[in-house]
Amino acid sequence: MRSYDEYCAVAKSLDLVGDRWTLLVVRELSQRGAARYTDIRNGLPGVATNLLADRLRDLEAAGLVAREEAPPPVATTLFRLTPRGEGLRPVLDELMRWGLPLMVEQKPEDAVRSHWLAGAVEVMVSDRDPDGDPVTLELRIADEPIAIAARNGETKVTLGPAGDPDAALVGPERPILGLLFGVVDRTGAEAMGVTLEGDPKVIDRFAAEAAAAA
Amino acid sequence: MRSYDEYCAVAKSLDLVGDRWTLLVVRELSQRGAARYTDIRNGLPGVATNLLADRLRDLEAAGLVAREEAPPPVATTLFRLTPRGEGLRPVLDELMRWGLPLMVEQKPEDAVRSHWLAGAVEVMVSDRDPDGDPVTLELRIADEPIAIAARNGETKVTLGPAGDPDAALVGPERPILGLLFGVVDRTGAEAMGVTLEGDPKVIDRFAAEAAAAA
DNA sequence: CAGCATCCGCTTTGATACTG
DNA sequence: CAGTATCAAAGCGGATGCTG
Repeated sequence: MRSYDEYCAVAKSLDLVGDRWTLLVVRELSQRGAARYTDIRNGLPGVATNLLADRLRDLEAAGLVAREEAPPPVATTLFRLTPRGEGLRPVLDELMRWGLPLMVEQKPEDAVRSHWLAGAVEVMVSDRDPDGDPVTLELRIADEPIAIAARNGETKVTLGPAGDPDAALVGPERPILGLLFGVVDRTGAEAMGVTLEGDPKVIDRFAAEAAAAA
Repeated sequence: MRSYDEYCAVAKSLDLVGDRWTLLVVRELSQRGAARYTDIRNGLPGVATNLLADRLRDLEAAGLVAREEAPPPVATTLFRLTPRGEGLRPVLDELMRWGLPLMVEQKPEDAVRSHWLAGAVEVMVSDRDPDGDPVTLELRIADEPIAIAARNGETKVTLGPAGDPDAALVGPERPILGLLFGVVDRTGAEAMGVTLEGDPKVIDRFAAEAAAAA
């Protein structure tokens, strides 16, 4: 991208990460840690393969991404954020927070990946009963389940199946997120195809009070 | 901009503000409040006028900017962020924080505006002596002076001349920022063309301890 | 198969000129 | 002042081909 040629911190940031796809590449690496080219590509449906190669080169030149040759058994190139690249996490978090209300709209052509949703869940849910027993909720959603655990007022969101969850939500992602974020109640979510397995009270442990989603 | 077509909060945010120039338009409105087309343009040197018109239209359509017809004596169109647009402030702040280390480099072709620098100063300085008497420092810099006031541990950064400042820094912006941000000391800044008027102790009141600027 | 590079048509951007 | 009009150049998207 052509530089803005402004002596301004925001403009200089955008000189480095303002290109199309660039911040999404950072999002992928931030979520995945070390990742292969092909995995990154899978997390960015629609990206032209030459563009991804370009962006990775640019990010490497800017010192935000490092490439390492993994020895066998991996035997391939791994891409990883440098500490400076990790520093973009707060930017991504704020962008995500700001964009959450936009997720009430889901276009038919929107691709879905569980690891994208995990970030949204992470910033939105909290343990509403810190004194309660530890519980685990599994979301069976998109391409991979998401496990949400509450324990002593702390929540932990992880990709992959939860071992022996207390409850599970199965169905389309939009009403499941809507239920967790408090924009729809349980009967409403069920009407939209969500099935609850296990203990219904677990939902209330996580569900936020109605967030003002535009 | 073409949509990323991802059901992801970050991608949906970028669908709205990821276009070239868009976030800088928001930066201008965030800093200035209501502004005329010409003023915005002046804060975005190098923007093509048709692009600015496009961006303002897009932002209006997205509900982030409102346009109001001001009655005489202004008698012109004013652009202003909506509350939803103001919500991008944390995103801009984090981008600015992340970009601050990049300002150790200033290209000869970089344009400079005081209101860009004011934001950087605002996130960087703090009152290091909350029990001290109120003091005011003026930066005579770029196109407009910047006033920094400390009082009871609070700092306030405003555009425009300070009334009767206790000290003033005059000279090129890079070493002045470097001095305030702690990447260069006073003799170093003076060697780079900075002149100090008034009480030298005022500088220490604001100057951060050496920030780890890359 | 993973990790690109090349080619080509299309869209977006930049620079300048012009207008109500 | 607040834009629109025009056009060349750059960037992007999609397909395909190459290389270890």
